[in-house]
Order: sequence, then structure tokens, then C-alpha cells
Amino acid sequence: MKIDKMPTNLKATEMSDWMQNMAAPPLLSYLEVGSWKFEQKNMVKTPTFDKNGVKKGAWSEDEDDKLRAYIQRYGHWNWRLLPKFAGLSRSGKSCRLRWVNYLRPDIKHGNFTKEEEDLIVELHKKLGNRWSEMAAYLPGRSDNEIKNRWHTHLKKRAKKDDADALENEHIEPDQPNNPKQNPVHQNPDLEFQQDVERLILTESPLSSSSTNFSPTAESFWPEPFQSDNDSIISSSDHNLFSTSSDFVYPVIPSQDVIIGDEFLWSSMDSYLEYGDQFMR
DNA sequence: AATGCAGTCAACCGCCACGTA
DNA sequence: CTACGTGGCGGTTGACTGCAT
Repeated sequence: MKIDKMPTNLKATEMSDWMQNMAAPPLLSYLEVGSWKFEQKNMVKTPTFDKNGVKKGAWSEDEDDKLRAYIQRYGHWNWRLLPKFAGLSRSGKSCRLRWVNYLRPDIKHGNFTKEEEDLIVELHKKLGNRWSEMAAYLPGRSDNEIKNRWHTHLKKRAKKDDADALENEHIEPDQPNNPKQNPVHQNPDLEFQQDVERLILTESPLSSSSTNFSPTAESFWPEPFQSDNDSIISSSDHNLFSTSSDFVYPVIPSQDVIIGDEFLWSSMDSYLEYGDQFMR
């Protein structure tokens, strides 16, 4: 729901309550007043526009829908041009980020499990701040999410674990994990691989997808956008451009499809020739 | 009730690697 | 070899929440 004005006789806190009540489910999912958007739970400041008219800041539901619908139908053949075709006033980078970190169908939302957290700690010991590599071991989690989790939660835990381990080493120097006594520890790579395998293959809910586990991004987590490309060939429309209520898109003849230069050039040419007259 | 502060997370920015002309 | 465009990565920021005072 959108309205132009809010009550003028309310204090800030009262206004917030008023908004929350107005937007409370099941009546409304959100409420926009001027430059503010109030959702069922959170209040998100509406994005600003830079001098080039590019929108920045939090994404609206409407923008999410447009981006999701466009990519699911046509894939992301060029991030820079995608926002134009999808009818979004965003930079390509912003679209990519939003898709990769939030809208991708295989993305997992919600809390990290204990197993996932253990894995992140282990991976960080081995890989350092290579978040994207770490993400390859955690299907459904984006590098950004892992990075945030590390900085906000796991960094402290890892520090504490290290301190505890150091202390235990002094107290019980004959533990099996003592590198001097356990031959596995003489090979850090082997040790790391075994640790990761153990973490993933135990009671972890991830275990079903890791039957053929191999600690490489390529084999463990299929190219995340593979399915996008598969899904692009869908239109039988013969018009060069088609419009839906929300976005404009080139209609790609099936032989032009998707992967490779042919798609790019035909759609690019179409866009350059006809695109502007369809843009809003 | 108001204020301060730490924690959380989505999003941005700058840089780099890679592919192509 | 160089220049340029693009995608991807990691660091950082800023808005918001929740808790303590």
C-alpha cells in the first residue's frame, strides 16, 4: 500500500507504531509513505538516486520481482545491460549482487547450523578470507553471508577456541591431536581435507548433496547459474520485442539462444536498434 | 521513556583478473 | 603488447534491532 502523507501530529516513536500497525499482517505486507517504506517487521529507508539516475540502497519487493522474473526467463547474459531490459534503474553490479546473495533460487535463508559454522571455522583456518572459495563448500550460502557470519559471530568463537586449544595443549600434551604425535597432522592439506569431509559427511543436513564430495568448488557445487541458462529458451513469440506489465525484453529466436556470441550480438543489435523506443 | 552502544546484515565501493579486439 | 569491458572478490559502510542503563 502507498500513501502520500502520514499523520502530522505524531512523535517519531508513535509514528513508527502507527506504521507498524498499518502494515501489520494480514492486512498489508508493506506501507510506503514518502521516502520511507515500512514492512511487516522492519523499516527500510527507501533508496536514493545518484546523479546518473541509478538507484541505490535497499531493494523493493517490486524490484526483486522484476529481477527474478527476468533472470528466470532470460538468464543473465550481460549484467551491465540487464537492468535496462528488466526495467530496473539499478547498476548491473547491484543487480548481480542482489541475485547472487538473495534472489537466487538455491540460496538458503535463515540461521546457520552448528555444522555449517564448524565448517566455516575450519575453512577459515585453511583458506583465510577467501570467502567465495568457502562458499563453494556451503551450498546455498553466499560468500557475503559467510563473510558476515564470520565477522559478526565466528571470529570471536575461533579466537576463543584457539585460546582454549592452547591452554589444553599445556595441560594435556599427549592428546591424539597433538601434531607431534599424530602423523596426519604432519600433512596439513590431508588434515584439512579430512576435517572438511568429516564435518560434511556426518549428521550435517548438507550430507545428502555431498555423496561424491570432493573439496573443489567445481565438483561440489555445480555452476550456480547453469539452470538459468537452461531456462532461457522459452519464448515462441516472433516479435522482436515483447512487453509484460513490468519489464521490456528482447524476444530471442530459439536458434539465437543464450550461450555464446550469437545470442549476445543478436540481442545487442536488437536492443540498439529498437530498444530505446520500448524503454520507459 | 529516552539514550547509548554493540551486534547484525544488506548493499556499496574499489580493485583485480580475465577475455577479447 | 595494450586498452578496454566485464564479472567477481573482499573490505567497508550504514541502517536497523535489541538490549542495557
